[in-house]
Order: sequence, then C-alpha cells, then structure tokens
Amino acid sequence: MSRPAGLAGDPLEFAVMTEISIIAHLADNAFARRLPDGLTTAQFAVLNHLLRLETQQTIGELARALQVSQPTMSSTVKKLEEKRLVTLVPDPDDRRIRRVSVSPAGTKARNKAVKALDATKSEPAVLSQKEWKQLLPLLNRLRVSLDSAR
Amino acid sequence: MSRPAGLAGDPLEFAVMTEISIIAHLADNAFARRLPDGLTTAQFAVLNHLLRLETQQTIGELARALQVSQPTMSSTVKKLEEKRLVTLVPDPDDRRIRRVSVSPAGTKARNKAVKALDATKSEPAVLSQKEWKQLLPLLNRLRVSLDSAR
DNA sequence: AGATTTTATATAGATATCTATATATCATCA
DNA sequence: TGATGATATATAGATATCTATATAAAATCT
Repeated sequence: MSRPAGLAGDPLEFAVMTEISIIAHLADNAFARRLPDGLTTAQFAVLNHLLRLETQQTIGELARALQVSQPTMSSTVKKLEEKRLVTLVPDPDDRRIRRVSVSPAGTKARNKAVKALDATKSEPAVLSQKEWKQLLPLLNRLRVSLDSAR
Repeated sequence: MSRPAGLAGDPLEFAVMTEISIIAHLADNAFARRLPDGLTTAQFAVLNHLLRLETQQTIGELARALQVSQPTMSSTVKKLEEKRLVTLVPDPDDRRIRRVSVSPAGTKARNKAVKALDATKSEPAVLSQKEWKQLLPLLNRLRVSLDSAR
C-alpha cells in the first residue's frame, strides 16, 4: 500500500501539502464566486462531468466519480432537478435506478458558466506552460497514491 | 493583478487544478481519520500554528493566518476551549480582545497527534525528495498569486 | 419459490463552514 | 469631550457536507 504522503513529519512534504490545501481552498472560492445563476461548484461539476462525457449516470456513479458521499450527491442532484437543469430518467430494467440527464437548460447554464470562467483567461498567466506541464504528472501520481491508500 | 489561474479554459491548467482539488480532499480526509481525541483538522491547525510559532494570537489573527472566516475561527476556538485545550487570555489594554493560548493539555494533544501522524512515515514515499522539492516553488507561486487575486 | 444478501437511493441528525448583522470597545476628530 | 467611525468578537441563519440508517428493489442461494 502506498503512503498517504505528507501528512506530517517531513517538513518538505508537509509544506507541499499545505500549499495544495490552501490553493484548493482559494481556487474553490474564486471558482464559486464566478459561477452564474447561483450554481454551486458541486452543481457545476455534475453538469460539466455529464456533458464532457456526453452520458447519463446514476447518483452512485456520480458520487464515486466526483468523490463525494452518495447522500451528498443525492442532495446535489435534487437541487439541480429543482432548478430544472437535469431530469431523472427511470431505468426500465431496474426500478431502483434513475439516471441523471442534463436538460437543455442545464446545458445552457453550464456553457454560460464556462464562458464566465473563460473570461478570466485574458489575465496574465501565473505559471508558464512548461511549468503547468511539469506539475501535472507529479500531482497525478500523488493523487493516485492517496486515492489507493483510502 | 495576477490571474486566478486554471479556473477554466486551458485543459492543462484545468487538469492541474482538478488534481490539486482532489489531493486536498483526500489528504484532508486521511489526516482527519488519523487525528486522536476527536480533534478536527481545524482544531489541530490552530494548536499546531500557535505552538510552532510559540505565540498567542487573537481570533482575528488566527482566522487570517489559517484562511477561514472570523466566525468560523470563533467557533473552532470555542470548541478548543470547551475541551480545555486552550485558554483565552484577556488583554489588559483592549477589552475587546482575548488571546488564544494553548494549555498544557493542548500541547499534549497536539504532540500526540503529531506522533500519530508521524507513524505513517514508515510507509514508502510516493514521490522522491527531488520531486517534492520541485513541486514546492511552483505551488508556492500559484498560491501567492491566487491569494493576491482575492 | 421463498429467504437472504446485495445494491441504489433516501432520510435523519450532526458538524463545519459561510454571509450578514449585532454588540462592545477603542480611536479619531471637530 | 462627545459624536462618529473603525475594530474585535459573537450571534443568527443558511448551506454543504458527513455518517448512520431506513427503504425499496434486485440478485442469489438453498
């Protein structure tokens, strides 16, 4: 089993994990502030996930994909349904299941959100393209390792 | 003003920010699970912050240092006080202020927590020392930039 | 086929966080 | 010095999340 790295001890690992925690926090806030139509980060994530993959998924599948508990995803999906941004499609072969399907209004809301977020692209980049590229594989290994250590 | 990077658009930046968000989430959970005595991450952070700096701070100072709202810090400090892990020292010159001071029990609890977290150090490291070192300055610049863009 | 186990989702209750606002105290300035 | 503005903290109310558990349907097993 791989190590849940940087939990304590080594000051270097600790410092990295601290930066990651703060960055996630700040980015999530910045992200949420820019989302239109009272969309929350969690709600946007569901719409974006389903539209990127061009698919419909059950609440359980969404919960696992987006790393939240199943009741949390039930709640997020219910909010989206109340806003008519998704519909719940019953499965004819399994009456326990309803698949989450993004509605036209949901597609529109997500595209509007992406546009609003894209507006920040005109601002100067913090890191060079090369540096972003450098970060990705390291963070990916770290994430996979933490994930498998759960 | 620097850019709240990776909010959308560029797939590379988006991927990096996604990894960071998931890593923070997983690490926070792993961290919380290992903390003894019903300490939460937020409570541990306060104890660790004050003990590392060997100081006492007001609720406002703690809120700014640990990047949470003032009412959140009020609540965290109240919990710590109820557990007798900190005491609130009144300022003789300013009766609005009480400084948070870690009690002997608080020091003990934090040291016990650090030891429990350190136990994970025996497990194999995910990234090499060199890779951790590579990550830190990049993440640091990203954090500073996001912070100043708030 | 009926009983048992597994799976998908919902509900209940707890907690941590946020924003908005109230309260108390201090600082400033006319 | 008294009014006004600023600062430190507390309180209220809302939301998002979690764990534990209930419910319903499907799958399995004897």
